Amino acid sequence: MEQRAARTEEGRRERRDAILQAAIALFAQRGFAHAGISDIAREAGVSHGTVFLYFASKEALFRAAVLEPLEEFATQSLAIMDGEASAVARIRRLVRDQVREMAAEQSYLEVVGEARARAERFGDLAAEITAIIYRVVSRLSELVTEGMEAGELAPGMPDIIAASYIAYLNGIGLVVRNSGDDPVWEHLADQGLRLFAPTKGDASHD
Amino acid sequence: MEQRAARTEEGRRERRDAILQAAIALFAQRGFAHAGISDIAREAGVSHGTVFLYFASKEALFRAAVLEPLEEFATQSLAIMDGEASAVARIRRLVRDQVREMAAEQSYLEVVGEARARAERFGDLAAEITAIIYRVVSRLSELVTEGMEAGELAPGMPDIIAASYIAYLNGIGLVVRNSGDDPVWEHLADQGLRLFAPTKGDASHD
Amino acid sequence: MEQRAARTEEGRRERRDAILQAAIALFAQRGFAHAGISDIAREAGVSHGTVFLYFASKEALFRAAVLEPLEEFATQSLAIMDGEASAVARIRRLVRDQVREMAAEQSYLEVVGEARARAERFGDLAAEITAIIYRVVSRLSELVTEGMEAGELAPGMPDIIAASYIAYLNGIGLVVRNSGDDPVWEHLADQGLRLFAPTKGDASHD
Amino acid sequence: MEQRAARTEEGRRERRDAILQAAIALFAQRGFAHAGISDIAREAGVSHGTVFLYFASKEALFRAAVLEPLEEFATQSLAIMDGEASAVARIRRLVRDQVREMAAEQSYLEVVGEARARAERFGDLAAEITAIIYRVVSRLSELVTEGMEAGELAPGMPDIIAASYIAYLNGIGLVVRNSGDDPVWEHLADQGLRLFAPTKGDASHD
DNA sequence: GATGAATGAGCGTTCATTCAT
DNA sequence: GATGAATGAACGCTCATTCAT
Repeated sequence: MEQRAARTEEGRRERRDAILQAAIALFAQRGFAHAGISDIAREAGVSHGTVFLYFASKEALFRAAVLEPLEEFATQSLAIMDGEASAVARIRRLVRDQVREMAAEQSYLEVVGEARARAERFGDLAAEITAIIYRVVSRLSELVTEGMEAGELAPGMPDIIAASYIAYLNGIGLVVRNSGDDPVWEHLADQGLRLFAPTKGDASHD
Repeated sequence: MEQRAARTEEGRRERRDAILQAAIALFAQRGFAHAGISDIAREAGVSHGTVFLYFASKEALFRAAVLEPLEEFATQSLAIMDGEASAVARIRRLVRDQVREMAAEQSYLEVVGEARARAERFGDLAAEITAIIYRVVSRLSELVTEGMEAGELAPGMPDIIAASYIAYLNGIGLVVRNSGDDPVWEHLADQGLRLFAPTKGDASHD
Repeated sequence: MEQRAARTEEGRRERRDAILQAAIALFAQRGFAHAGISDIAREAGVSHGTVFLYFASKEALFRAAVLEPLEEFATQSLAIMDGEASAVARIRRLVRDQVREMAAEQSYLEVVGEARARAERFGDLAAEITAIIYRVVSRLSELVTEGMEAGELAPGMPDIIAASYIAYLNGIGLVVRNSGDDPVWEHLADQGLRLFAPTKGDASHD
Repeated sequence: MEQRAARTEEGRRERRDAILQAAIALFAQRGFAHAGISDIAREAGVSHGTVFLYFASKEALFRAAVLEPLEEFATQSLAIMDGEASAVARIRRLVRDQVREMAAEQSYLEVVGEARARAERFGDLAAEITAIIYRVVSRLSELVTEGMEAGELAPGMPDIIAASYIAYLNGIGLVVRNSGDDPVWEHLADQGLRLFAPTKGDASHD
């Protein structure tokens, strides 16, 4: 019954985005299998037939829902790590930024989690996620090395440290569950920092 | 065509266990929705009808797959924390134990993850999981307080520390992905310990 | 592979009706449990999925298959009884009409029979049927009273007479079994009339 | 756990009977499809496996549940009709007997009804039932002829009259539904008699 | 002979996907 | 381009039947 929009290139993009956002929300809430294309369509304000005009299949939609935000997240993280401050300062910013993000976007995290976990089913997708994360971890590892060399971080194994931090980040969603506006995330960010063992104490809040 | 066994009480338990283990593996690998009862049955070496002899429904099977190991895990963790050593020594043991366990049982972790994430669908179950975990976190928080009072841990907020550790533990599965016999978990345990900020340095390996 | 039709309101009704007719035929022939949705769908010329587009569940389909014709039947019967002729003339018309109908729709009768018989399973439905029939029996009872007062019917107990007639009507299906075009039903109608004991003899065939 | 009984021939018969009675009750209550072998077994106090020691299949059990009482009923009816009283007196006794029986055994009637209705599924069985009933109807028809010749019944078509009576008998179950100890059945018997149009008025209650 | 654990065919229902409108 | 009616594969679950004990 609504047939405006999507006449222009921009209209198309808006519609595509609406579908993608609805998909992320529902995939997170109910998981891939239980999030119906019809539900997503309704949430996005289109008919379920329309979804297939924008995405070839449910799986393609899932892939887009996972990869597009992840790429943005990676880009942002890399930008922070490529900044100009001292290694430890950049790590601090990174941790704060990411922890806040994870605390806020628990649901998106779920979607990625599902994609990674079901490697058997979402084969390529899981590999692509791993590749993107690897780029971030890898850069983080360099930064840690840098920090150790500068004496800003206690000596240790950079790869392990980076990995442990990623593990921590991933678990954040589970402990902040619905805490709303509490600034718990700030304390959690401080805790995250401990994994890097900065030599000057925990004081952060730059 | 095979229908021996399970005439004895022990036979029953074995069969039930086989199904439960198969269920954990497949729920982890494919998620609740995509793990078919038939697949689970095949994996367990029984017919799909047999599964319903031991579990009333797929949901009941899922519930058992989640709760039974979790309860065992909680019991074990509480036992360690109620030990006689110093607070920090008990925390060390706990961390090593749990990290090793999580590294080994990545797939089980996935199952719990799904149950918690889809609270809308697995309502009661998610609440029960939270309750069990709460018992552990709560006790851990006390132990941390004790450690701080004894000067074995740097001062801080016990609840936050306990929560951050749980978050970390939860993410472990994602970073060890099938690494098999590597003793990476030992390094990860050391990292986990950092979240508690023990005052005497990282050396653990009791 | 066929998917025309039903774009219009009328198309919808036709399709719905085709399914309903197929359902009545098969429910009668095989009973609720053994009439598969797929069989009904095939008989109606649609895929089994389509059935669920028109009826929420097998039970809903059964309910509609029972109640819709029954309501029509009741309406028609009440119209005859509210006519202007003498009481006995109206009863005659009613009996002829209903006996003919029952002789023709034996299979529909089976469906109602099953619904009434399995009250434990089709609780509400059985009650609704009883209510509809009660409306008819009740009106018939009044009409019988009227006929007795006018001396057109031998004296007796109106309720019992009405009930006995309903019992008779219900059994019709069993004795005409597929006799096709025989005018047996006319003789059976005359027999039915005897239950009312009209004072002027059996001659009917108005 | 109970393994007594059935050691003797008599034990066998008792067990067989218990199963048969339970089967009739449940087939009537829930229909062939929904009456589970296990329910019947439980009701009869045996294990479901045992049912198959006495009846080759569910269908065989159903057949026995239908035919055995029916044969007894036919035998009894024929005995009444072969009695020594006048034709009309014998008809009166028959009607009273059968109406009382039907009012009491509504549930058994259901089972026969199902068997007859689903001729497609219970092919032979439906035919056998028809044959048994035919013997009764046929004899009744002779009796009616006899009554007419003796001037005890108004002239008419004996076959139609007999058939209409059977139809009536069959519907009885539906109108007495759970009325318990009311003597409604006596009035219904009087009504049934009207189908035969006895020349001396309705007074029955011999 | 009696039991009940095990089996697997069969069915109701959901939902991604197609395509006529 | 957008819609939603139609399709049919897939899956959870039930239950008659078998057979080792």
